Amino acid sequence: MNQFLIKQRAVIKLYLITFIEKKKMYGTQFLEEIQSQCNQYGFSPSQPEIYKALHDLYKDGIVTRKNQLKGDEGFQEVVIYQFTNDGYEKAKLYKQQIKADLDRSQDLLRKIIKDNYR
Amino acid sequence: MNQFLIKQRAVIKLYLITFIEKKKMYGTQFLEEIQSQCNQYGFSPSQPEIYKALHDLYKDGIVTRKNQLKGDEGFQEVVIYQFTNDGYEKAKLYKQQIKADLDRSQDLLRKIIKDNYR
DNA sequence: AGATGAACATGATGTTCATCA
DNA sequence: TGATGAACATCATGTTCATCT
Repeated sequence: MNQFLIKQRAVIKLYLITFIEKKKMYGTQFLEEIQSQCNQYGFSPSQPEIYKALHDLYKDGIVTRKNQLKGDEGFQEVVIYQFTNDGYEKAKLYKQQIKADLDRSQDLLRKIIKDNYR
Repeated sequence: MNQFLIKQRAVIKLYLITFIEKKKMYGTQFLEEIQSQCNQYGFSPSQPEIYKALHDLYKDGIVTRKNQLKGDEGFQEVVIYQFTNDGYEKAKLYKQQIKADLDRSQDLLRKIIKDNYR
C-alpha cells in the first residue's frame, strides 16, 4: 500500500481541532482563517472541504454540533462545534497520529531532495 | 487555485530524469529502484505510474525511446530512454521548477507543524 | 516469463447549485 | 444575505487485464 505525502483532508482536520481547542468558531470562519494563514504557501482549500472535514470529526465522535444565532448581526444562524465528553482525548490521539504522518512526510521530502539534487 | 503539497507524478518524473542522467535503464528497473529506495518512507508507486510518467517525459520532448534487447537473458525486449538533443536542457529546467515546489512543500509542512503543535 | 501499456475503478478534491434562517 | 451542505465534475492514482517477444 502506497502512502505518498500526507493528505489535505487530514491537515484540515488538524487545523479544525486546533481552532476548536482555542475558541468556538463556525465553518466560514475556519475557512477564512486557514486561507489567510496559508495562502502564501499556495494552500487554499475550497469551502466544501471544510464542511467535509467537520462532518468527519462529527462522525468520529470527536465534536458536537450546536446551532446558534450569530451574535451581532441579524438572525444569521451558524453551526458551532465543541468537543464531546471524550472528544478532547480522541482529538489529542488523532493529533499525535497526524504528527507522525507529518514527520514522515518531511523525511520523505528531504530524501527526495537529497536523491535528486547535489 | 489551490496547490497543496507536490504531486507524486512530479516526483516520479524527477527520479526518472535523475536515473536517465546516470545510466540507461528501462521501466521495470526504474520502478524497482524507486520502490527499494523509498519504501521505508511509505512511498511505493504502482507500476503503471512509472510508465505514465515516462510517457509524459516523451510527450514533453525530453526523452527518446529505443527498443533494445535485454543483454543477458533470452529475447526479452525493453524500452530504453535517453535525452533528446535539447532534452537535457529541458530536463534541467524542469528539475529547477520541481525544486521550487519541493521547497514550498517543505515550508508548508513546517508551517502546519508550527501552527498546530505546542 | 518478464516488460509494456491500455482499460477500468477508486479516491481526493474542486465547482456549481440549492436551501434555510 | 451569509452560512451550510448536497450533487456533480475532475484530477490523481491504483488495480486489473491484455499483448508482445
